[in-house]
Amino acid sequence: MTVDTPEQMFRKALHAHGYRVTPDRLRVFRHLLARTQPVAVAELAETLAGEGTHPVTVYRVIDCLSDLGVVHPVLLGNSAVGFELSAPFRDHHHHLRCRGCGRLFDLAECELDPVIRRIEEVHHYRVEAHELTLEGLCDRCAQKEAASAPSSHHQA
Amino acid sequence: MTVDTPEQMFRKALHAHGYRVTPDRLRVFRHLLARTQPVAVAELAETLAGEGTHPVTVYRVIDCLSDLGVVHPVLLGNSAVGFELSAPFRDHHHHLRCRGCGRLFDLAECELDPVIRRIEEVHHYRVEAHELTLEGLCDRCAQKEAASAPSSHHQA
DNA sequence: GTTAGTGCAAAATGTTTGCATAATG
DNA sequence: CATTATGCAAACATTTTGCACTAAC
Repeated sequence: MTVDTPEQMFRKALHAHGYRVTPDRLRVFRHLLARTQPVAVAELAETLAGEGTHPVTVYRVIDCLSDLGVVHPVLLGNSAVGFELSAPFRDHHHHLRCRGCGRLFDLAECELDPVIRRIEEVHHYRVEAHELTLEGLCDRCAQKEAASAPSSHHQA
Repeated sequence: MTVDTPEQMFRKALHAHGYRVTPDRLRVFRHLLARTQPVAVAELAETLAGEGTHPVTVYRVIDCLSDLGVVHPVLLGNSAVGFELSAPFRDHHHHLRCRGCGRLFDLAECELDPVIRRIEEVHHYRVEAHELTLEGLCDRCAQKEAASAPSSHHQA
């Protein structure tokens, strides 16, 4: 057997939950697949309006994808929320939000499994997903700040 | 010297940033201090309206507190955002959101420092704060689900 | 053919802004 | 007393809803 493409997996996920495969849902999915950054729904609605998807439909499709677990919410800079694809549609990753330039960086590595397994044991929780967001300075902004300020303090 | 009370620290933080100490700001701060869970601004506005703080003022006060770093945003269940006090007004902690009952649990322990230090080294980032949210089942809901479903799969 | 999804218009909700008044430092 | 914060009203943006129509299965 060959591996399913993301879109095939998406179609199966829709079927599995009794949702129908529609052009609008595919369009939203493909758009998210092509994006590297999380999108606010309002922005997504505005963008896709140009491609023929009604804004109201975008809201409904995002609800659908949330229900499927195909997307998950992420805190954007201004305490707004955006959405991005979840695993396995998108590699599991975390974020660093830079206080300097405001950009959101992806962190590919994730070494939280031992930490999470410990939490599960201590609390008898079952952890199915997790999200880590770091706030601080990206490499470039950290350099700038180091150049202007002589000494700096650390706190994580 | 004695240790400042949270409110004294808050007053100093206001001063330090050129903000004035006002009854409304104190009221919002005290309310947050008394709460155990993050609040959506709209809910906070509604609640404090009963205590004489105008809703519009609540929005402005939250902006102020965000600017000070006294509060930070947290993703609530329905992909809405809430705010809660940051350290040192509130002990550093993380959250587990339960898929079963929808409640948000605090996780007192945090063993992320080594993980974060590694990320800082690899990327040359400077990490100043971090937030971890787990999604899964609380102990009670995990038991219920274990009772109804024979075998279960794990994924973090 | 049955049921679910979409478009539209409109309502409900949430948030921001401009300006006059009140209060802080 | 100079400046910032608040209240109010209104603008603005965002999200939800009801219903007729269309499309998926």
